Amino acid sequence: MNALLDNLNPEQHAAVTLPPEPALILAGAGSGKTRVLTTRIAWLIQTGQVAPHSLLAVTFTNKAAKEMLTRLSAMLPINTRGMWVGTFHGLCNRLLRAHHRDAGLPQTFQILDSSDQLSALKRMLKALNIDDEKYPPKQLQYFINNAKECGLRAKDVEANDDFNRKFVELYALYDEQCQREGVVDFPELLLRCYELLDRNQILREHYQARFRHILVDEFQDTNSLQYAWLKLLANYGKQPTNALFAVGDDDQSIYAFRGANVANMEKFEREFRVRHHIKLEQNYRSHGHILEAANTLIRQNSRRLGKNLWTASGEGEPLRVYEAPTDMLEAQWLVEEIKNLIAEGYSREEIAVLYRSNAQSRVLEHALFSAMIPYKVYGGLRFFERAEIKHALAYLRLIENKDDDTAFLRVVNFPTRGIGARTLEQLQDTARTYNQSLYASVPMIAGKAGSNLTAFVNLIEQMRFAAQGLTLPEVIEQVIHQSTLITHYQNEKEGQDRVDNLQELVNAATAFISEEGLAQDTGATTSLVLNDTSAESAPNVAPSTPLANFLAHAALEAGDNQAAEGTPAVQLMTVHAAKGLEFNAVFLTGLEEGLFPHENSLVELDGVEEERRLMYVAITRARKRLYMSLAQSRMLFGQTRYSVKSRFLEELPENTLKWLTPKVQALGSNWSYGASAQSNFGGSNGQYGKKDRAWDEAWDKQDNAQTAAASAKIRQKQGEHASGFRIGQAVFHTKFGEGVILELEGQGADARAQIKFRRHGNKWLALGIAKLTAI
DNA sequence: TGTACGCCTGTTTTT
DNA sequence: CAGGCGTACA
Repeated sequence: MNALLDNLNPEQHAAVTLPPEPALILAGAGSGKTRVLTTRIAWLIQTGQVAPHSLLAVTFTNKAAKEMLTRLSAMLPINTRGMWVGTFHGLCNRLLRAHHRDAGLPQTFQILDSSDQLSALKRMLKALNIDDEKYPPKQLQYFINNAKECGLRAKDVEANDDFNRKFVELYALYDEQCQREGVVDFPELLLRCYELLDRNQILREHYQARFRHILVDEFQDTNSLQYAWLKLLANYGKQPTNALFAVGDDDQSIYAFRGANVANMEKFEREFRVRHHIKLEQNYRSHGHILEAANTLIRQNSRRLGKNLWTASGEGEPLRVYEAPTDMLEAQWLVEEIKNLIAEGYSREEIAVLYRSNAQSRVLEHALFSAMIPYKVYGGLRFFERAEIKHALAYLRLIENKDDDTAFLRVVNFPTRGIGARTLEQLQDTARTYNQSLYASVPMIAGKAGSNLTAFVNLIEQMRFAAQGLTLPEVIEQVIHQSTLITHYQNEKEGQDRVDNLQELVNAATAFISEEGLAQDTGATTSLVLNDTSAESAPNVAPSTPLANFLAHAALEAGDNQAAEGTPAVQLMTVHAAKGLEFNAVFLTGLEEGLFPHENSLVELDGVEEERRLMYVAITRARKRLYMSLAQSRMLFGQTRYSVKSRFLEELPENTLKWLTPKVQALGSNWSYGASAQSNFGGSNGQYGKKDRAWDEAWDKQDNAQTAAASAKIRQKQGEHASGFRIGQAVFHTKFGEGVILELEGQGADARAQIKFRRHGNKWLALGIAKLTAI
């Protein structure tokens, strides 16, 4: 028999060997989802049903794509390089590069990441003299991306009021600006690629004929545009339909807030008339109690596709629950337990500390630091997002594409070369008048300002010239020196890290070149489209340069959040970041109402259900041991907040839990030991910085007086305002939509409310004037 | 051109 | 409380 299929359970086996027809695999947490996906690919190839380049596999993250390729090459003796395995964005980029002319893009189009996009929008609003208080750039960005993710161009968006009409108008102008500059934002990669295939029959039919098998990971996370894209490639509606093999778990859909649409699973079943449904319900990860708790919890959600995980391993240990009086004591308890775990033989990297929001990590870090337990926090700035790296990349982008105004503005005066705000204003005016890029407008500026600008342009030209015949790492080396970026940071007090990072960029380029197997020469002559052109039988395939590929790589894969480090460390991260990972021991902290479920979710449509799925994801990360904890009071935004335990704790079956503290009712009757909530983390070892001491002091201030005051405030806030509204109430406004009342003040005609609107931010509105309805 | 101060905000995040 | 951002000023 086929060795690939050894050791698969019956459902996994069935999924792997399904006939080439649409299929939906409902894969529970820890049920071997990635294994099924990769084994199916290997099986399809090995049995000769599909050639490696005729198969498309899509994931959401680069990490998942890499994992798939690694496993694949371990299963099959094939070169995975030419395979179409990647993220939606990565694959779309590849198609757009190959067919840039048909897509209406310059060969050298650059990719804007979210922050580049935001600065492009700010720049546009400024140029148009638009009040960014009235039309906040962030909101505009959200509006545009949202529209694009629904597959809508500006002309397709319906606007019912002046505000939205303005946004639509700005959306159109923004797209024009991007086109002029030869740049493409993230959602544009997808939309542009969709439109390319939709409009170009020859290309569409070529790729439809080619990708007989399309496999999608984390299908529950797809948005509308991604679904439409898949539908197009699967040749939906015609015969024959390509085999779309979708793997997902509706219970792990935790990204609705960024446009993911779980309904795509049902839509897929319906529209593709899916006949093959397979549920992977055997969990190979967690012990029985952990799984039982997760199952019981998720059963509270309505509208599930329905699935119940089971395990062949025993019940295991109960879930330990701890209720601490304060967040500091919660952290301290956690440290003690971690010490015990380590003493029991758990290694540090097998212990994860999870929390709902990043702000919670501070107090935990502080406690771990004091106890000298090595830890690593995930999240935060990533390599390619660092300012110095973005500066270096901006020079490279200008070498590649002179019209990239975002890159131009980023470095035209960095390091400073006497080009001030008024010069740039003048330049931007000229550019607008002649409808051309800033770079192209430089020769039209006269005087001293003009000569400074010319010097900058000459520098770029010189770099471009020198780049010919150099390898990519050599080009970068040249750029960071000639631009004087290196010298600039060397002269800065705290600049050494940045200098190191710039050097690291050169290394990253070297690694990139060898990984991709790209030609060593940056010349735009014969180098390859990512990997093999030989298999690219598509019409009009354009070549691409290593520099272009590297820049795309930098934008599409921002790199690790934190540099790798030697010592094994306890892992700290948000629950979102933990998705897809597993640990022997997991601490799930901050299980308080308002924090988890997050208070903002309470007023969102299906918000609590998404939070519950998040809790489900959190629980199912644990293999052997799960701790859950909460704090009755917590320092948040410089204020002490008091909360009751999370409803999710109440939803877990009592028989799976072991309370380490007496089960109490929290706030009020039991608040007697708050006074003893003193910090004993004081800066004893002298290693703390200013910040640490400030925290200590802040914490030490907690006392009964504050407790009483805060409790009173909570009671007052919960009371009803004379207007009939109350804090925390969900309201609807005809113009701003849904929101929540944050503050209420004044009486009668002066009564005002501060409302946090979902789409329009915080606003103070006069209750006598604004038409607010309670919802 | 750089710094200082004051205001505001404060979930989750990949590409 | 604290970091980010934007304006005002030297």
